[in-house]
Amino acid sequence: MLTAFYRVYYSCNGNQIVDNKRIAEILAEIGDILEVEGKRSRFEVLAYRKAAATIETLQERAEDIYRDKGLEGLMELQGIGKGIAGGIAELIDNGHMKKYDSLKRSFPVDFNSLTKIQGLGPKKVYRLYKELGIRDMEGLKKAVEKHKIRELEGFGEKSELEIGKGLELMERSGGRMLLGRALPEAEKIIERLRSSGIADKVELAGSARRMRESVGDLDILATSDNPAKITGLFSSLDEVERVLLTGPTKTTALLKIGITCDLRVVAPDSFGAAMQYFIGNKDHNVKVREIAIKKGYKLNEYGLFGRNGRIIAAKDERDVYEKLGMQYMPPEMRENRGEIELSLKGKIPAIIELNDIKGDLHTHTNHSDGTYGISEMAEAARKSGLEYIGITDHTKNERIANGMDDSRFARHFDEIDKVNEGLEGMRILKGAEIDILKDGSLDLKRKTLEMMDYRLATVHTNLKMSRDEMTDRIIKALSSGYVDIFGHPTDRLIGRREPINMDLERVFDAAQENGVIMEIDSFPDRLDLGDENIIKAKKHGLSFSIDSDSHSTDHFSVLRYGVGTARRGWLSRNDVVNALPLDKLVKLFKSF
DNA sequence: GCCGTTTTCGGCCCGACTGTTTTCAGTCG
Repeated sequence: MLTAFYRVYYSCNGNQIVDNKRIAEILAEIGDILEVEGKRSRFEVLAYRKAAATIETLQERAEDIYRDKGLEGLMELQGIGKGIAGGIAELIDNGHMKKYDSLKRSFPVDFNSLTKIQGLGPKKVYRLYKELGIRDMEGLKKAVEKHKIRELEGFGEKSELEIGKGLELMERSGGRMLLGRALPEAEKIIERLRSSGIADKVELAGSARRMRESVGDLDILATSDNPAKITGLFSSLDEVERVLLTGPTKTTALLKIGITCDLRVVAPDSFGAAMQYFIGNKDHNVKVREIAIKKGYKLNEYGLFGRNGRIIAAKDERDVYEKLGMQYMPPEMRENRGEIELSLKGKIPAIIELNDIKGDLHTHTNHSDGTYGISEMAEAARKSGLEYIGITDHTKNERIANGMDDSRFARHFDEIDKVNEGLEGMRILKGAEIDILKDGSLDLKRKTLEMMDYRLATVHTNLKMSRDEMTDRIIKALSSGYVDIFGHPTDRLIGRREPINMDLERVFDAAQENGVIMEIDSFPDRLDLGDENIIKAKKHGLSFSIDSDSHSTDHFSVLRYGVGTARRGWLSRNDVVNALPLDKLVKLFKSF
């Protein structure tokens, strides 16, 4: 029975692989069990949860870190010290962690799934287990259907109904939602609230404001002297399925798209403090509040207060940070990844903005799997404010995407030349999204590669190779002298496909040696490279290209997600090649 | 259990809302 608690995979070379998700689940579950046991300090519980959160958002595999740098490597991670690092190592080495096994023997309950349900935390889950024997979602569902839960002391009929609805929602959405789906919905709601004229200010907050690739909920902040009115309007919006809870300052609604949305209303005088409070992630906020305490202040969503309760700053967010001796920083940076230390020193970098993007180096036409022709794509790009695009249709290995062979590419380039002749205020570059084949060779002849202005290479097939084979395959391609940009480098699909297994450090080194630019693919389910890997790649001295991977004329709008991700990776305009004007950009490409 | 421009020991953020309560624990962000 016990082994069933682990999802242990075996890679091609026979080594065990425990993925980050499972490690995070185990750490979180240890936290939950320690909490209900009540024998340890609540800070130990917090420590496990914090470590779980770190592993869950990690873009590199913990196993790779451990294999490359040992325990020390794990201990460099936020909130992971000797003890937890040892536990993770145990898990990777043996597929088991003694501490977890023994806790789980006493509490054979699926805390991870059950606590995901709105309103159920570890303590209630424990009581459901203790009194009704509920161990998992299936058991909970049955108990709800048989109305067992309302009989429990402290639960009641309303709790049972809420749990039932929570179960339903979990089955429908499964938790997080891509930013690319959630953000436009949030913007619609914000627009409605703003145009009503009831609110003073309405702003997006939370993880969507920080442009996280996926979000668990949406947070909207409004200032108004009449909270009831704005809350009422929010509750009645078409986008709202039903209101989950509502009070004088906070209302939570389930949206029809299957995600919850919080509306917080504060007085106009508290706007800045509330923005500070609701935008940063948890760790960022905890640290900022600790800085406040050290200065003898108290910081909450209503303001920064002195010892006597006197207001020091509240209306203006910048002012709140500055009164704490900190430099203001953009929302995308507020993740406690070192920005607080930089801020205290006044060294927050100027990061890239959407307006800085001058062109797009990854687009498709109907010559392969795009929907529109060359001139239509160019025109759409011009309308989006771009000055140039590179067209990068697929190569023949991508049969399913109507990939082109060498002779088709020759005709394709002729056509681009013709379209270019008639264009004003827009220039089309000749490129291709070239498959890196299984053996690391490129899917076109040299002659064809040399006809292009630049070359973007990607991995699409044979994704399940061993780490070493995959790393060698990619390095061979990047070192060929024919790759200018490495497209969607990890080939992950957020929530659907894991990143390919490769040694990113070695790949980054090879890219640096061969002058290969890293792509940030802006498509909402890719965002590849992701924020953490961008930070790493930048440390290797690499440059980036933020591309749309457009397959249609309306896809240029996704560039905002790529730019958001780049901002989360602290990139400046100088790090991004397509922030350059065309004449400077083309000098970076290989010439033959 | 983690962490360190006040510390290797002694700290560890803060408030809102709900249900089932008679003053609060649990949950959430």
